[in-house]
Amino acid sequence: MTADSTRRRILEESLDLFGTRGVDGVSLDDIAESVGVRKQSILYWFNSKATLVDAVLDHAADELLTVVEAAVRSRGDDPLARVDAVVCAVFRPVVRRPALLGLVREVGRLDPRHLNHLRQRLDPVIQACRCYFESEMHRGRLRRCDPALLAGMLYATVAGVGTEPVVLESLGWTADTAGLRQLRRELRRYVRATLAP
Amino acid sequence: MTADSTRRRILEESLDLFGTRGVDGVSLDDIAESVGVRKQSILYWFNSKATLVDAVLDHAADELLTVVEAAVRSRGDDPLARVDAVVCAVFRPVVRRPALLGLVREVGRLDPRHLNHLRQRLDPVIQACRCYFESEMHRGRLRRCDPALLAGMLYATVAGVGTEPVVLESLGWTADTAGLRQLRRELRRYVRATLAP
DNA sequence: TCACGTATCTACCAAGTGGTAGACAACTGG
DNA sequence: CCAGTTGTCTACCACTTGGTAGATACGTGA
Repeated sequence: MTADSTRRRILEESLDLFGTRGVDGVSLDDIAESVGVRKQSILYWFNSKATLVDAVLDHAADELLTVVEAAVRSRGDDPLARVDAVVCAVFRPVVRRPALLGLVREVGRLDPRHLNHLRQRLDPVIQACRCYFESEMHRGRLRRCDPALLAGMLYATVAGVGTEPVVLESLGWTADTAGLRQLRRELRRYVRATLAP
Repeated sequence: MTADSTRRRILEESLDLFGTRGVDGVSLDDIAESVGVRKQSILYWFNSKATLVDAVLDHAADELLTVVEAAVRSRGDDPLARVDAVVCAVFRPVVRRPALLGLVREVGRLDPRHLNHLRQRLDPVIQACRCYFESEMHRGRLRRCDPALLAGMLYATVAGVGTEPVVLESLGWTADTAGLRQLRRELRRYVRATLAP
């Protein structure tokens, strides 16, 4: 069916556009043009812009959660290695598609309704992460500090690096293959330095 | 004169509104209403929205640079103490006014023209910071890594913490006085862990 | 007093916004 | 072959957007 594929294409394009230019900066006509369809077809699949935003948020959350959960499960016992695995796993999709985290970041300025929607979605992961940090701190395998805030600062670092290539470029960084490899290496070392007890 | 004060009030309100809701999410009418004036008065002082955005960016850069430069000069020799001083100095204005860094962050999705404008403005500070990091790494007083990327990641962390209280609140953090104090303490420790050789 | 510059206003406008109503194919199962 | 569903379309609409034109009030120096 071409039908469902249209829906998916709308979601994909919306994610990219919302994430890079902001929800308010993108009109339904813009999305329609990217998809190669008319605005009214978008309103057929999602009966309002707000609905579309919700769906796109879910879509983004799916993509991120899948990657993160896989990475968490894949590694063994050491917390530093585990976080490192998550950083690596997240790095590729995030830098290749700044819109992904860019959209999550957008959420802070949207209706509280959208916010709660996403929050509910991410909450289990957040809580699990927090508990995990806490127990590992007790075992002395992570630097002792507030686990929730540590998670927040890690998120801020990774999200910032992923969503603001513009800033890095101002620092003389280049977005080519070598640059990306270097960025990932430095990010991993940075995070490790942050966590080591 | 009420005149110049109107101009300044437009700048202040615009900074807050742009920074929190995004440039595209704020209309001239919105700003006008906040200031208590008509839209045409805004267009009298700034002859287009783009001009206003430029002026607001300058305004924000001024505010940040002043604080940062003062902090850099105030401290003595140790690089960790120096960065710590900058973090502390920036912390108050940034969390009390998320719009400040929020606007800087906005810049990535605006016209390249605006971007270059701001870039030119911040470049000297960026370069100085980079050189400083480099020399201190040579002297073994900072963890050895790429100085530019280190600066980028520090920026990402601090900007993220300052501009995304929403995320921190999802982690159970509260924005009261005690919460702010705790956040600052954790942020300082985080940054220190990042820099220590 | 009067011409002039300054700061603000009301009254518009063209373009773009999200959204509705309904026509038109294209495909289904009976 | 036909009735009904599904997906897309054209044609609108009410409202908001950034911006223009011009009137009004208020000094202020000659």
